[in-house]
Amino acid sequence: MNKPALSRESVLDAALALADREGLPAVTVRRLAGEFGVTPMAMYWHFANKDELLAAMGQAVLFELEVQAEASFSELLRGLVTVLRKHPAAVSLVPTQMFATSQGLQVTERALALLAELGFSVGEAANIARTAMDLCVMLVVGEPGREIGMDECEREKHLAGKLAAIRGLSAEQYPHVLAAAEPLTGVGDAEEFYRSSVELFVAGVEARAFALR
Amino acid sequence: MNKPALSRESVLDAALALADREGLPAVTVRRLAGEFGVTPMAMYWHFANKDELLAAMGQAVLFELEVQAEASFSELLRGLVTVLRKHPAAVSLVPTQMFATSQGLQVTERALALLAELGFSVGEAANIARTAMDLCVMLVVGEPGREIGMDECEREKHLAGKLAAIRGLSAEQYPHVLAAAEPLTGVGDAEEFYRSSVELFVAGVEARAFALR
DNA sequence: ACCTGAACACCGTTCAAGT
DNA sequence: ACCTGAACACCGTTCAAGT
Repeated sequence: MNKPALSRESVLDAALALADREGLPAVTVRRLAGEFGVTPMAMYWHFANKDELLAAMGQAVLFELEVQAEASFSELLRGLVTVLRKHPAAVSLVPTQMFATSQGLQVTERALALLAELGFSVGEAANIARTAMDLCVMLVVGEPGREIGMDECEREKHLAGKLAAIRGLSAEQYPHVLAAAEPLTGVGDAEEFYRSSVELFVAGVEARAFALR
Repeated sequence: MNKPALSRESVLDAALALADREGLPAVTVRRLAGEFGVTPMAMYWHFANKDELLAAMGQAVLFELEVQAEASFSELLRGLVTVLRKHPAAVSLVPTQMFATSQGLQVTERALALLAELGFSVGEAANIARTAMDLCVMLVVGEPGREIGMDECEREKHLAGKLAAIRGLSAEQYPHVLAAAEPLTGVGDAEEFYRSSVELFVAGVEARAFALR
């Protein structure tokens, strides 16, 4: 439990780590101050207020993103997903910071360029690019069976409860839901889940582009 | 400002209305109690705690959903979107309540049935159905230019600021972003945005199903 | 069955003051 | 430049008590 010096960067690191450990609601001005052995008000030298802290956390997540100039659409999205998955609890802070960070602007730029090549209008391309990036966020935030802020044991109980609830359903009314109980409550292979979800979206984009001709 | 009697239902209505007016963070046990001219602790008779209140709000949103037995995949998603848009501020509470409500189970059941008909395995269908429903949530939550909890004037300023920020970007580095400044910051026609986003996803599902043969 | 009162341990934030 | 201290207006929640 070594305490690095208080600075914008060290606070941001601590905030992301805390979020990943105990969930975003655990990220509190007072709590962070406590971790640094410092008064809550010390934070207000480094951040105007908590909103600025949260915004900076969203930007910090995006900071690790590397956008290849020649990346394909699915490479772009997979790269984004990979970065987002490193800080699952902070991912919900990312969408608002997309245009506030050079990495976010770079993915957007590349995505728009690819969509223009495919023949989409500026407006269509903008909508698709936005939706694509929000999709990545959503996949990570909503990854089945990855509710954060609980330890392994607690999570298992929670998951077992959800499974049991579905198992108790009427087989006449919800046959498919019952048959899909496990894959609905927990994701089997996370890599496969992300890969195929991204591919599905890209397939839609390509099908739509083809229909434009 | 008439005060209906305090009850689970009336509290829920007030909570949804308050969320839509001022945003989800404004929904507070004490604030709601105040609206009913009652002590904060009175709430704890009707709800075990705030989490239960929020869960019930998510279910209440889903409550208005009507699932046609013969609905197509895109009809299903459009129906969901339509219901979600009625309470934009509470939409983020919906995903966890999908299997806790008969309406949520019905959309899921119908979606899984359609996906099975298209030839997807149980696991694939489950992933796609989940993603589809999360997509609907995400479209509403992330609708460009619809930041909630601010009045018309405030929203306009906020939007103008975002536009100005993009306009200040380097034209060499981000030509496509600059060209798409308006459609990226605000959605032109909301109906068109939702319709085409859903169609895009469905196109992906169909393209993928076709590839399975 | 339904609500109140007092109390507790938390929040974010301001403002003046210290070094 | 960077942090503290005291204070304010908020949170959710418990627990015993009232009607």
